[in-house]
Amino acid sequence: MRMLLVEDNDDLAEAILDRLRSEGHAVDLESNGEAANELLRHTNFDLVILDVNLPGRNGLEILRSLRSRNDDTPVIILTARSQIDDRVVGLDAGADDFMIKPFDFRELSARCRVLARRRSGSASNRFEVDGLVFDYRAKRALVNGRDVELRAREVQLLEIFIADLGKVIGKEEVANRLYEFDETPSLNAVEQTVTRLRKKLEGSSLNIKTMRGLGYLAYIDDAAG
Amino acid sequence: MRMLLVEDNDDLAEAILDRLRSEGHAVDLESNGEAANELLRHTNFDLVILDVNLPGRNGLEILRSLRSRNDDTPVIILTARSQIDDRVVGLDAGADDFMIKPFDFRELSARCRVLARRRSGSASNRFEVDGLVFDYRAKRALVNGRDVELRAREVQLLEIFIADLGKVIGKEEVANRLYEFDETPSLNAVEQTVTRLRKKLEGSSLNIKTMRGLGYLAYIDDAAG
DNA sequence: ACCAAGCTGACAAGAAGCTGACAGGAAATT
DNA sequence: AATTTCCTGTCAGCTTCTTGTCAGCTTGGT
Repeated sequence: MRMLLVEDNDDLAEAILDRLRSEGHAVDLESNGEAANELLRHTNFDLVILDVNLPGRNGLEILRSLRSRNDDTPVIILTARSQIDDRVVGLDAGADDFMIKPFDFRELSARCRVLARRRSGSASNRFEVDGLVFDYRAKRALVNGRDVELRAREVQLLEIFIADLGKVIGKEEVANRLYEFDETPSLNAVEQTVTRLRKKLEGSSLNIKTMRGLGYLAYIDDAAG
Repeated sequence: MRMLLVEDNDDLAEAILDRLRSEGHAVDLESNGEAANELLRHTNFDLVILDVNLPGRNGLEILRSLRSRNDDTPVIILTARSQIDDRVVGLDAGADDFMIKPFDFRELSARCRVLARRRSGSASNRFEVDGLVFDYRAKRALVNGRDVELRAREVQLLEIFIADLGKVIGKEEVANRLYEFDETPSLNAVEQTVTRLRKKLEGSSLNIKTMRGLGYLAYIDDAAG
């Protein structure tokens, strides 16, 4: 998942980054509120983690601004204060979830998973179709009952395809969701990863079709299996 | 909203019921785990609030059972214990949210609103007329039920025509919308693409008429189809 | 009938995509 | 810290496919 962390406390930011990146997410960091607001105006993320107290612009303002643009990217709010009023205000401003500092990173991970899942329309912890079971939590795939070892990149890619099943995703967009800002590999890297993932999913009903000039389309092939 | 509250502590249940009902929700109460599980098997709710510690059957089991039936009704878990592990387990069991007793009812309300908001979304992603279905997401066209493979250029062109249905579009303008600045193919390229698209849409009620000297006019031909 | 505008079959350039081999570097192990 | 292993992005060569061009033909308006 491509995420944005907006947090001005360097130590905390560092710790969260480490954690999320180690779980295979592409996470960008922005410490200034105003800058974050601009960034969100021009870039799509799958999830935003937003501190309330920020230099430049208040986190809740950023959130409201986002929602007023009809952007429904999931947002988790972080706050140091534990007043319930603040929580309620945050949730009503359009936050999807809330965490009070200090918090446990495992819980943050879990909440990220929940939001990611909900986004892809599934409430369950696993994605299951004919010939393929994918466990989001364990990041493990069973293809026709066989345990298939997926590399980190392949897991990310599979999650992208599952989240946007039945939708054409441009190669550029895949790259955006796969890589952080400072990484800028060639689009050929995406092709390689697709090739590798395809090989591993061979025999399952999840098909990744190339739409020349448009991108890739993942779909369930009812015929196969 | 139609809600189910599963809670065996009568006092707490009463308080929550009061609160939610006062906000205009239709809330049912069930205090036994086994009974709640059965109820959920046969009845649809918009939201379920589920205590973990229950007589009859554990809340997490109920949740897992629900999810294993591919039921993605939003679920908020209530628990007295505050161990982070429990929260993580709950979220990964498929809960959408989590509240630790004792909690403030205003916050519960806010979280219900968030989940309700989530639910209502999703617009129509297809263009549908007699003899033609075009899926914007998958960029797939069905002409009289038959799957027609459109090339990238044809997809672009079709999207242009659909967007400006019933309006004459100059060939120049089509070219402008089809090509980037540095590409400057002859207008004959547009004609070719129109020809190819026309052939593929043959039999549908979407008609692309040539207006000599003016451009093209796409419209729905009620007679045909 | 004439001429401009448009259509379309054939074709070829080159764009887009695939994949085997490789290497730089990260991560794990000692 | 050194060593090994493993991951993944790059490169290059190759294949496949798309689409713009061309040329000749058709159509329609005056």
